[in-house]
Amino acid sequence: MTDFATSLRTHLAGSLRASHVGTSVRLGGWVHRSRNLGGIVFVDLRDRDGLVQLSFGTDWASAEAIAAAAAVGVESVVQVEGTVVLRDAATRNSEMGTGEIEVRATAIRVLGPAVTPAIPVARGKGEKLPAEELRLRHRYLDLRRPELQATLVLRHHLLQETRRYLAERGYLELETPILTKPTPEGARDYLVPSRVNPGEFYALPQSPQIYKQLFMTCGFDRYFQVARCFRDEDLRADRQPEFTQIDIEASFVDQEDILAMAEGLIGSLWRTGGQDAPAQFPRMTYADAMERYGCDRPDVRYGLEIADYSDAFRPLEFGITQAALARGDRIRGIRIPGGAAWSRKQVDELESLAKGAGAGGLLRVRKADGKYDGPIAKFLTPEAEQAIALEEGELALFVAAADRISNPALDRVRQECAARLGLASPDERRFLIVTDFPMFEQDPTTGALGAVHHPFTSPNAADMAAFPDEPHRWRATAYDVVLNGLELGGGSIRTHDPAVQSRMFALLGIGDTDEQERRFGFLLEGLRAGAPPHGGIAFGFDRITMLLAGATSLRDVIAFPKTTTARSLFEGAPTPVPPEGLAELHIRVQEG
RNA sequence: GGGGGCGUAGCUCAGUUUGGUUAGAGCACUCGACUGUCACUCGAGAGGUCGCGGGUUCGAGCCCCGUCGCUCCCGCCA
Repeated sequence: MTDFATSLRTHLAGSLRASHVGTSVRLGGWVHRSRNLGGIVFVDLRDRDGLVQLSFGTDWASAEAIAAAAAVGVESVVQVEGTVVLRDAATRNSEMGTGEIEVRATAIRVLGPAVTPAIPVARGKGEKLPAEELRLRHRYLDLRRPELQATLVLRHHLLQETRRYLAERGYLELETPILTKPTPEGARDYLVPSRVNPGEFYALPQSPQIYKQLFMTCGFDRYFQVARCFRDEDLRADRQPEFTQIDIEASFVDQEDILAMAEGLIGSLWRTGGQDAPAQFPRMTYADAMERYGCDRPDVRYGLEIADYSDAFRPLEFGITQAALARGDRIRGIRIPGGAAWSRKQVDELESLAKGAGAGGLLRVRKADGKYDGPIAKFLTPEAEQAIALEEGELALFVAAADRISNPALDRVRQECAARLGLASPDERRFLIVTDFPMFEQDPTTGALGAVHHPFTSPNAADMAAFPDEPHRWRATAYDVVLNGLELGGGSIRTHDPAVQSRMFALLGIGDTDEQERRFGFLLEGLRAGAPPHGGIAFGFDRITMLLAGATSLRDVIAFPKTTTARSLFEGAPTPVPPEGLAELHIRVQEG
């Protein structure tokens, strides 16, 4: 147990217990709240460990000390001397960790007087938090709240566990540059001008991807880093412009080696956060996930799986489905137990969600009182009813479209239905590993290929051999770790053959070898110099912390976060710089 | 880039529906009373550019237009 005693104090205030009764203590901390009853003054003293009640009574404290205690303002920093005493049974406070005792204070010294706080640190029961804008503006006060302190302490423990787990397994914590090379693909880069190289710019890293692969070519074999990453894209509640990844790479591995390590790491982090996790996570292929859930990171806490009803519709004289089937599309849908009771309006709301996701509409039929009912019921033959096979009280919703359309639409509808029916238990944790992502995605209009994961991912060797001229059919050796429909992290086995890597660049539209060398030469050179097979994974550390802290915003697990316009309200960044500063960097700001 | 929500005292919010005298409450703050409270209690007081700008009107916190900030979502982003 750490001893927090220093020259100025003997104990942490929040750590005092009945076992300290009789001890003379000197404490330092913040005035959380005080109660002045006239002849006796109570002060709740706060530090990182919690609260303790100080009492200033005439029987043990001087009139000066009592007056000083009565006068000190909340959030002031004080140093206090006194004795730990057991409280009378009637005055114990079971809501405080220190509630069995109090400190009979004999002296108080104000070390850091505080102006009246702009936002309250101590809140009454049921009192709401101040507006987030004010919490960010006055972050020096907001971070004093025990809830945020507990979150940052948890973040610390998760970081330490990450380091312990990986270091114990031979992973070396290696650092990579913050000033790096701009990368035109992927997210927008944050650029940093170079003073000594006029007109040239560094970029802040979107991830240390290439550097960690170079570590592998150098033989460092197992690497990890708690890496700060930067992406200049629009923000969300779960997206900050700078964020932290647990970045991992290893050599002489295949997918299973990485996934076994990832399962172990995630499990130990969840246990650190006070929650259990299974030793192994179920696997699901990307194709299976898309077919059954319409989504590459399905929430498998509930069913409502998508099924293919094309065969049931094929014989029907029903224009919409006939047209879809004639185009080669499918009729896919989900069945919702209890959904037959939903009103027309409620189902219309589902349809508008589906339309928002790109579908033309939802075909609906339900079974109530033993009969099929709804707009398309009259087209259903007895054979079709038998094929669809609804149970009493079920509602079925279909999308007649290409999978590219029906997947996102049915995913959205499925999630909303689960929310309505309360199917996703907040206490349940269903980890999942999704494998066999496609290597490329094809732009529906131009037909151009883009990397689903990133250009350094190794294609599935069997697919390359089987369809050498059909790269859009290749799967990648890429995988994601998913929890309850949220992506925790993802990775891949990389291409370590420079010729294959060069071909991948060409397939992605960078066919010119000079351009390849200019943009990715430092990777290709490393691969040509003798590279081992390697692969890795990266986890979103902020999101993991958010989940384990029970927070709903990344801003609550980052000490000094940015707003949705990428501003820091506390320190006030970004900010204009004087013309001299710009001139030195050879930069001119354009108006408008 | 687009759409929604919010903006009234230091903080949390009423008041805006249907424009009308001097804009209210709780907490915090200041002063006073109180010897066992723990959201102490009680009394008194101070505290307002109703985000900002413009417009309509005899009159605007309230209606209209614009704008700024925060936030949620789409696009974007692995």
